[in-house]
Amino acid sequence: MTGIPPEEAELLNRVGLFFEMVGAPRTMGRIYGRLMVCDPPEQSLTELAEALDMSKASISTAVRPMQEGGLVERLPSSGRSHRYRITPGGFTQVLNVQLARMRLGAEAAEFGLSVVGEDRPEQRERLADLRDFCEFCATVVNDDFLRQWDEYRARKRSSR
Amino acid sequence: MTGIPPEEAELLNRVGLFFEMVGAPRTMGRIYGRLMVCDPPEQSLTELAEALDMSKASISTAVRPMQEGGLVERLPSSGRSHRYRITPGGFTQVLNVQLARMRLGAEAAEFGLSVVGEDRPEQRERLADLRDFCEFCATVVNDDFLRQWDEYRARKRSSR
DNA sequence: CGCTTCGTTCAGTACATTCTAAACGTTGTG
DNA sequence: CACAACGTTTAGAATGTACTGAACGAAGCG
Repeated sequence: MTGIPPEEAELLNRVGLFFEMVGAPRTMGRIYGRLMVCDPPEQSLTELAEALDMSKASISTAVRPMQEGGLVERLPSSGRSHRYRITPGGFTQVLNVQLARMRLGAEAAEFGLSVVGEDRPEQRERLADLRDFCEFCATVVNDDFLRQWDEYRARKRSSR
Repeated sequence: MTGIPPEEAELLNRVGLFFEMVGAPRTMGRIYGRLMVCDPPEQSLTELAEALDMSKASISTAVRPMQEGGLVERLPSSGRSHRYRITPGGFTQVLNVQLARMRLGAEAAEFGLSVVGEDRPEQRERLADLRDFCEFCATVVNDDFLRQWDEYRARKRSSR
């Protein structure tokens, strides 16, 4: 803890809570929060560990999924230290992860339809409803939603 | 466990896993799976507990959030037993809950913007990005997405 | 009015997750 | 070539969550 002002501490905790609410570890949120406000925007693992007053192990294990998920990116660096920074507009990757989970629901419902006989239309109706919803999320969102987000973002950015 | 066939057991486990992946307890998924395929579609707490081979306590505690979230509904019943069934098309409620979480992210970013001075445009850029994304999810989705889902669902249902 | 049935609540337990500390491998550096 | 710095991995501890069993309150039924 190298003198993080209390306002930044609150920001980190808020982003951490947000990450927790969407199913990610709190540490990821704290890292992401730190990377949003730090200067310079690129930070090494030990810098993050020191700033967040956490062990390097926690940072190391938390950063890898974030990198694989496209939330942060590792910059080519000369020395032995890794430099991480936020991937601009990397939230879209988060959406993709969330939507991939929807396929599980679609598959479950599909399995149910393969098991429940044709002579039980009510049950099939409910299963089909679940399948349709999950498919809708996984496909339509992937097509339309991400495009709308890009437009929305571009509009916002141009008005700043 | 009153003779649930293995196919239904697998269905319950699949739906349970799906619920887990989106942040809900597995028990909720098992209950939802059971309510999709059971006959009659209305079930009491003790019936569910017996069918799922779980304690009534688990069912009781799991059902209340589902009811409050609009995923299942309680029917008016004459006797002392509560009758639960799936709310037709109740998934939209799930979306609303997920989107409510996005407001946390928007608020966190907004707080960050109120703290980071105007003299740090890079940091403000990153914070604004998070805010815009969360707001986009919370608003645009609520407007367009739910409408599209209704249309998608109606189309699917008419083609069955 | 006892008795039974149904659902709820509470205390305790089992489980999974997340963090830390310490040991390790690797890579620059004097 | 010894040393130091950085990141990774593993084992262990702490925390939080989910489930069960038992006690309880309420509501029909004899």
